[in-house]
Amino acid sequence: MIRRCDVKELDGRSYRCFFELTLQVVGGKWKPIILYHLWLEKVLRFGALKKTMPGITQRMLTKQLRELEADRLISRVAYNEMPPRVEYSLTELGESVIPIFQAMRNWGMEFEKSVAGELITGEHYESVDAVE
Amino acid sequence: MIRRCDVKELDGRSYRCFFELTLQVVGGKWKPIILYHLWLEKVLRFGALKKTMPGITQRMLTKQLRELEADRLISRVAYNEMPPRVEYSLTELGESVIPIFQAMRNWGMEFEKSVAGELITGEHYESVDAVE
DNA sequence: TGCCTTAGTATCATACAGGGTACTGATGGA
DNA sequence: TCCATCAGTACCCTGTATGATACTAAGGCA
Repeated sequence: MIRRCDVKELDGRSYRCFFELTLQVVGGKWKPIILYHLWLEKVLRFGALKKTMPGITQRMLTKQLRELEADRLISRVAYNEMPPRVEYSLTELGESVIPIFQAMRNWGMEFEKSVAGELITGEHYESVDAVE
Repeated sequence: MIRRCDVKELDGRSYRCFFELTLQVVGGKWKPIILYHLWLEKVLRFGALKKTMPGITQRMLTKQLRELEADRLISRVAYNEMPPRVEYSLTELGESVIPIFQAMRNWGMEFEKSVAGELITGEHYESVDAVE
């Protein structure tokens, strides 16, 4: 029996399975890192978040934060001060995704180990080939 | 205390954390679907795999399969016949990633539910706003 | 002779995620 | 008077992932 993946549309988003939906919401280059740091520190200001992620630009950080906020994974509290102060933290929904990150992190660790083992084996075979 | 993400290099791949490594190996538009179908059906030929994924091109399917094979998540058995026959199946490493997919799938389902609820609420507020 | 099959390659085209740089506003301090 | 602060926006650019299309090999069959 062959199962097909059909396309769903919801709230301007389209996806063929829940896995893909999850990736759209919490995947990408920066979102997991943002969520993970917010989980570690509970509350972070925009500038502090930026410091934890060397390489991200203000433009990208703003964009990712806006999307996470729109999906209600994080909450944004702006204090009407000058200079501005804005604090970000995880919502309950945001916290619920952390165990998945940890599972993926663990899998990545095991994968790295197995690749490291493979590389050593590869070198062995290489030297054997070189002898022939 | 602020924690930083440093970049690692392994086997021509670069990543800042194990989560990112995992995404590089099993993320993307097609790889999860390929792995999931292989898990359901145990063994699939190239053509059968293609039929389960309407929308994928041969070029993309080949590319994804090659990468998954290089990372040893799937195994490829080619029979020397004409027309050709090639069978794909999950390796042990490939099977080990399935529980993560299921966790992401469940999270996606819950997220969809909560968004659907939000949409209904949104409509409610909209009509209230319209009255004012 | 010509057409069907399968599992691909090769070539060219495109969309979108992500990135670089400059600019803003209101205030406190030198 | 000038500069620093913070949390952004506006505008433009690039690279990679992905896609469309055409082509191949070797045999069976009409």
